Amino acid sequence: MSRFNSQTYIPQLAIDCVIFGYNDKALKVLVSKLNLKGDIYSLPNGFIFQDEGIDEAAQRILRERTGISNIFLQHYKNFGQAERSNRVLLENIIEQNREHFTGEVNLTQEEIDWLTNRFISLGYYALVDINKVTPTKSDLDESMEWYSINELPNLMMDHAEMVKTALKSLRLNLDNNIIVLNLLPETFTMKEVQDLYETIFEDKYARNNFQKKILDLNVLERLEKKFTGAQNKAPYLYRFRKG
Amino acid sequence: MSRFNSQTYIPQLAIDCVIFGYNDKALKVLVSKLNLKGDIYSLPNGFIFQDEGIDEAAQRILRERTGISNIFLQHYKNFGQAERSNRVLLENIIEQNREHFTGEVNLTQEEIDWLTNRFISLGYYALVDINKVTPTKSDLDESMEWYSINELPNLMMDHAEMVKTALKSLRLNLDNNIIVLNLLPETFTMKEVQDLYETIFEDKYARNNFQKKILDLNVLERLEKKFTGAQNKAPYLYRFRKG
DNA sequence: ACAAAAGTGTTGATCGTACACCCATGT
DNA sequence: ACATGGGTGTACGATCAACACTTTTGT
Repeated sequence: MSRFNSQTYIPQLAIDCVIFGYNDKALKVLVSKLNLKGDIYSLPNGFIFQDEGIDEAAQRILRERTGISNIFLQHYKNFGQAERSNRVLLENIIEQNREHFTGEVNLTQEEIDWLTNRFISLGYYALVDINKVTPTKSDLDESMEWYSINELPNLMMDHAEMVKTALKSLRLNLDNNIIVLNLLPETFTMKEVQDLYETIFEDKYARNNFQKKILDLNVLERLEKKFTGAQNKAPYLYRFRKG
Repeated sequence: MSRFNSQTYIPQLAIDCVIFGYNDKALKVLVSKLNLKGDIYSLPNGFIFQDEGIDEAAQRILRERTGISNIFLQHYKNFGQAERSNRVLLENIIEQNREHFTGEVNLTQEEIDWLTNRFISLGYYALVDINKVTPTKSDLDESMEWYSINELPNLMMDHAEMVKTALKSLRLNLDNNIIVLNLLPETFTMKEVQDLYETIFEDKYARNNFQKKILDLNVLERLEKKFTGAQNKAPYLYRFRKG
């Protein structure tokens, strides 16, 4: 079965996803280490089937890598400079992995040509509840793991720039939305929301004013208190209001 | 010379441009009428050369159609539903224009196949000083003209939606920027700026507060007065501050 | 009783809007 | 002088940040 060709996929067009998660007061990004010599790290990506919409393709790629559906997803930028190609990178990799490609991975020369062409990439970012995700390798991946955004490995091609740009775009979007709650579990305390904002913006906010601002958005409903065993007043739990 | 093929252009990928201009207190969009039977109207568009960046391609397309360079240009959305294709439209057109295609336009069957494939379109909008533009037809156009945004003809495919979305995106961008001054000539009065804003947002603003708001942005410099011959105080001219 | 952290209230500054007034221009 | 429209200043109200205070929890 030939996987990479223009009958199956739209040629020269890729989707690269910056998948944001959050725990331990750190913003995380899902990154794969390719199943190749040379420590190649990449954002989760894929191609668009000929009979598939671009947003659907992004959702499918995310589903394949995280196991969850209906993910919050946002296109933020296209990456399409003329020089943007895997060719040099992949030619080096192929040199070092010749037996691997023709053996286990089993790529034909046609497929290699297809893959090393110039590509234009549609940049999406996604926000997920990290606890619901099961990071899932493709057969080209050696690993698929969360990395703190401040401790990312060296990413291939322009993927580091993609993470940067996606974060900027996320911050802009947050000014008027509360999409960021997609990063939290079903229920959460106000302090958790605040920690999340402070992590994303790398800033500190006044506790009382922050609470007021968020509650004034009228999107949260207050549930029972959460008794943590700590010797202080028990915080309320909140969740997204449905309708 | 075969024009439309995958050696020259990136296949299945197009750029559609919403080119905004402004005069007579109306927002205008540049639209072409295709040189075909059936009154087909289209946004200016084009394809991306294999050795050309996407933003450069958009600039080139704009230059070809307007005669000016260094245009303010903004990508605002991709259009990539699975069903997005010229096929049905073009097959009808070809039926009605068979002799035209094989004659004057001289498209080969390969080119027709290439053009009727499913396409993903990168949506850009541009802001131009309408006085500097020389609308320029390609050989596929019968005309290339400005239409008031409220009096657009029926546009082909999803081009009407593109105009709508581009306008929304323009409004959002204006909240924090003054890019809209790209629509005005070199020098202008405060009233002209206000008229422009009111046209774009379809709203009215208080004269004095509007002036204060714009001047507080610290991007304009005041020039001499403009004596119009009207029996009232002469307004100042302004222009973008350089540095 | 006390420490720690959550919840609420109050004040002061800042910003946008509404109103009022003055100024220049040509008939 | 006067009508017309441009420019500027002031006052009010809403919004946001800083400070203070009260409440709850477990030791």
